[in-house]
Amino acid sequence: MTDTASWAALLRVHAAVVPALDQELQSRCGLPLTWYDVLLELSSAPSGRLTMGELGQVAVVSRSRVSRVVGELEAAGLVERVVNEEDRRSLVAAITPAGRNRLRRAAPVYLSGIEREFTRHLGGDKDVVARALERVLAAQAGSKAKPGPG
Amino acid sequence: MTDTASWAALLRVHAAVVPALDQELQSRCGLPLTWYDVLLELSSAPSGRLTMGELGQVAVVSRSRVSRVVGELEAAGLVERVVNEEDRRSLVAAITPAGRNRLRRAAPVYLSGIEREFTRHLGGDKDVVARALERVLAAQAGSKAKPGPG
DNA sequence: AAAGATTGACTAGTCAATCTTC
DNA sequence: GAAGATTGACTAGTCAATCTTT
Repeated sequence: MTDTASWAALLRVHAAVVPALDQELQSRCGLPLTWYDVLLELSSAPSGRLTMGELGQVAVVSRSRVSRVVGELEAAGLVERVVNEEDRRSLVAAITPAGRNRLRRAAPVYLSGIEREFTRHLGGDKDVVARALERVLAAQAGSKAKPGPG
Repeated sequence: MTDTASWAALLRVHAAVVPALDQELQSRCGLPLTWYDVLLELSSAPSGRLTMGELGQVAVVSRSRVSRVVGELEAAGLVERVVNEEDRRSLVAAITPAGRNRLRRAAPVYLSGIEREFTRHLGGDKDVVARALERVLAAQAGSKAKPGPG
């Protein structure tokens, strides 16, 4: 087991599984993974709304991509975008009932895809893997917030 | 720990770490991650040469992308592309001395980046994570090779 | 003048059509 | 006619310039 085996495996798993799930979601639910990502974050936010900036923080899709994706979702009637009355510089994206519906229909497809293509094969190591990867994220977040003495 | 925590964490780690390593490699060595990927596979092949198809199999970068990347590498003098005498339909890409040199200079930068951004945080779970992710890959490869009875 | 957000222009990556060899 | 590979046309994603509000 070399030093980079875990990293190489992560890259390959991502390259193999993401396109598979994306295609399945798209063909069976008419929903690309980026839409799912954004709708899920909105639906799990209290009252189903977040500013574009907040959405960029929590979603996997990058901040720079969020404007485009929300634009697409708005055109599809799954999200509404309104000015934030607390700070009129910013906009809040709010999931619509149609958006919640679409997400609800897509969820089982995505979840079972994740299980079939990924989680199932982790077996008893699932939680160890999750916690280990979350430590990587915590370190990233920390180094961004405060690039202090390394 | 939900059922999808490990998957969500993998997506986020990828989204955070890949751009960081790519930028570092590019700014310090003038080498995008895709170039590194291809050069590494060629350099570790016996005699430093693979057909384009083989390269598409082993590299992380997709088969459809390989032609473009090898074209760029050839223009930069890091790879040569010659017809395969055993089967004149196919081309073999061969890493040049300049390519090996560039890879040799980039390797420590990439390896230390992986350690700093990723492996370090896995701690004692490093090998468990590697083996778990490799099981996912093995399953993928299997289901592609023979999509038989599930 | 700084923060939030969008948009036009650019780069990376994919897909289908094509070309050559088997 | 199928396999290996490239390429033009398209889609996804990024970056810098811009606009509005604070």
